[in-house]
Amino acid sequence: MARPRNFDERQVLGSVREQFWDRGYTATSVSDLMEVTGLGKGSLYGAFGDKRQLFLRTLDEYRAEQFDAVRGALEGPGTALERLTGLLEGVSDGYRNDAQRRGCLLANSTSELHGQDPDVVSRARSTYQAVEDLLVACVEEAQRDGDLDRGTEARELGRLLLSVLQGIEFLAKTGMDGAALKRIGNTVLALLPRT
Amino acid sequence: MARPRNFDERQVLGSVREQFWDRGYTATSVSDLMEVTGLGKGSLYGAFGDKRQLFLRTLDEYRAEQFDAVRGALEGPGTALERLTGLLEGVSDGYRNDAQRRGCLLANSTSELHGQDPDVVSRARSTYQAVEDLLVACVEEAQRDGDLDRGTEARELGRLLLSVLQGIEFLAKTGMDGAALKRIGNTVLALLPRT
DNA sequence: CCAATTCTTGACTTTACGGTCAAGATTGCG
DNA sequence: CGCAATCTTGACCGTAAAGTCAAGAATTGG
Repeated sequence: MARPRNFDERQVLGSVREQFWDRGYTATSVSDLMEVTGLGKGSLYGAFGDKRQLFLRTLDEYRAEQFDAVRGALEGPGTALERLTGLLEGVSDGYRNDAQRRGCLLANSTSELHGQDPDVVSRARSTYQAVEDLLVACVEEAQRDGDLDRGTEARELGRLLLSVLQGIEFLAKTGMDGAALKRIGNTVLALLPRT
Repeated sequence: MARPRNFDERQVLGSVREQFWDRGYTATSVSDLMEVTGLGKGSLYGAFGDKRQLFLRTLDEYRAEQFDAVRGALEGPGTALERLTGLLEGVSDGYRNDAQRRGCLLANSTSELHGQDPDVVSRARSTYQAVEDLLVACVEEAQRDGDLDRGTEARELGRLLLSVLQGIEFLAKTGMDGAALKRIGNTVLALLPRT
């Protein structure tokens, strides 16, 4: 018994995400968000709160999706080593094939806001910690499989892989050649200590 | 035969750099720059042009300094492998020991502006390309020294090291534990293929 | 059909932004 | 000294920012 909403929330959040992804948080104005969603100011504020709340919601959905994608890749079929290979290739393919080279929304947001918004930093920290843990678990499994040597701690290898993933993400934004980006992933994988 | 400037240009540029480093480009206002430099608006515009010009100048000085520091580390005394080790340690120490975890000004600027300012991207690209080339040259030297195996292309190893450096820079901004950051550098070094 | 409830619209307020400029201050040179 | 040249100061301008809110529109239950 009330007027129903005139928009699809998921669709609106999708447009908002694209806008923040393209421009970053600070450079995105509420007018931009109105334009891109087709919503009036009052609807936007009424449904999602202010600009920062909307941004954080967008960011939370994004990082949840990204985390799920990583988990899917690392807990999927195939041997642990194959899954690590698949993840590295998938991630670098994603970044290098994006014509705009926008990188990762969470990484961009962290770089932009780490000095101003502790809530963004804590979200970044917990997300990357979780990804690290997935990587470590997969390395451990590859070690148990006898594909990787146990001489180097799984934790250290997992962190190195995380670091390389983030390095690739960044270098993609600098416009590094796509083939070179891909080979970076191949190179770490080739250097992982085999049995 | 004219009124002399009332400020030290280098000092002003230093304050401006700190401000852009703390807040980023968009979130820094001209008022912030006035406050932090002590200059009036007219002086700022008269001496350095508009906000963007001032930013680009700041950025150019920064990346020149950073490049020189890398070159110094990679062309200094010691064996090539020792110099690579020193660079990795120096960089990760720099990032992890910064209480504010501000990361690298050039990397922050690239992440913030890559979708909006091609001039920033091209500056980033050329700087990282130059650093990559230094790394590759040092790897080649270590291979000639017989410290590193020739089985993996120096170019690939150099790019991997660049990627790890940028990964460490980023993870420092996420608040990753300092000891963990340091070990990432140690781990890549340990995995480089020895003879 | 009416009432209660929620949503939409867009005008409005306040503040801050980047940038310009005229007026006055400070210098060296002649 | 006084004039030309440069620098400083701060008022000013137009624009755009984030956020509020009152008035009207759409819906369902009674």
